[in-house]
Amino acid sequence: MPEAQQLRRLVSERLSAAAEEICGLFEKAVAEYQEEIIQLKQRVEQLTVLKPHVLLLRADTQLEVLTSHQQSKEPNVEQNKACGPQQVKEEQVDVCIIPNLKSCPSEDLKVPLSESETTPQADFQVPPTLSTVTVTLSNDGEWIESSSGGGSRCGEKVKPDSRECRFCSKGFIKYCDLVRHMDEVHVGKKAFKCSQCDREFARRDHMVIHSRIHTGVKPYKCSFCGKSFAQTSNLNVHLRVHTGEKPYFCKSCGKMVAHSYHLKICAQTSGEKLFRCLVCGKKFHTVSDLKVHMPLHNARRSHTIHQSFT
DNA sequence: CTGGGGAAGGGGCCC
DNA sequence: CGGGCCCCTTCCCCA
Repeated sequence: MPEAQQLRRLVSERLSAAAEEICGLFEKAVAEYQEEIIQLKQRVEQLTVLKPHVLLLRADTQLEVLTSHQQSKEPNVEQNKACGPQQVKEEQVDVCIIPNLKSCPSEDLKVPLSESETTPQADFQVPPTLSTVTVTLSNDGEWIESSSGGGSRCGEKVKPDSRECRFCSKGFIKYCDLVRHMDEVHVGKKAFKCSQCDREFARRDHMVIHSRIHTGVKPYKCSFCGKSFAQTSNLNVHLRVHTGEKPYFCKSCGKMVAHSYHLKICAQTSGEKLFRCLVCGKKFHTVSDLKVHMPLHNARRSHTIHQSFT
């Protein structure tokens, strides 16, 4: 079977060439990352030596940042490189959020400092003194830095660990005590509220991620195409575009897909139609299909149509 | 229908 | 043990 042998040899050569290319790219990437790590370590070392204490203020809201606490756990090396040696990843800052909006009437967005929110003058590497550095976000969206001896919120010094319930104003020493209090006393209510859109969250870290909608911060950058993402998981899914990975197998159609949700949609479309229009009785595989259909009954849609399970 | 991105929420793990 | 971060899942939307 000369043809088969030739084909085998051809496939082997192609695979070897592809593997060689991938390994080369991988080694190059590793070398770049190692170089970045060395630079980041130097920055962290500088920051650790200085131990500056930074207080962030937006309007009358105070965020506290202990830059000495910053560690190099950066998902986006390139971004920080572009920002200069003083910049650190958004979530690395140790931010104290007071979820009680009663005590802070302005309800300004409380988000960690990020590169897009800092002025070039907000230099945390070399603070004026080792005392408190105050950064205020003005009404026009600019961070203003000052180096007063102590920060203040609404005219008073706030303890970094203080937590207060949004609903009953009860104070707590620790964040977890507040969260537990919300679970036990205000069941169904959430401790953290986005001041930009009033959306509520049970977890602070979820609110931080949510706040990126308003700030436009996207700390996670694709190393292939440079596209940025607000969530690491979304970046991970995006990477499948470049790697060609399709980790989900659909039993219904026998195809591999990159998105788990498509698995469900595919199963729905190949299965029973579960969504029925109550006006005309027509059935659809997905709620999306039903939504597309609904404008047909536009005149009476507002009170006569709704999806239902059959 | 498929591919892809945005966003929310939960769980696990590490410091 | 608490808090933060990472990862995964899920849902929605759009091209």
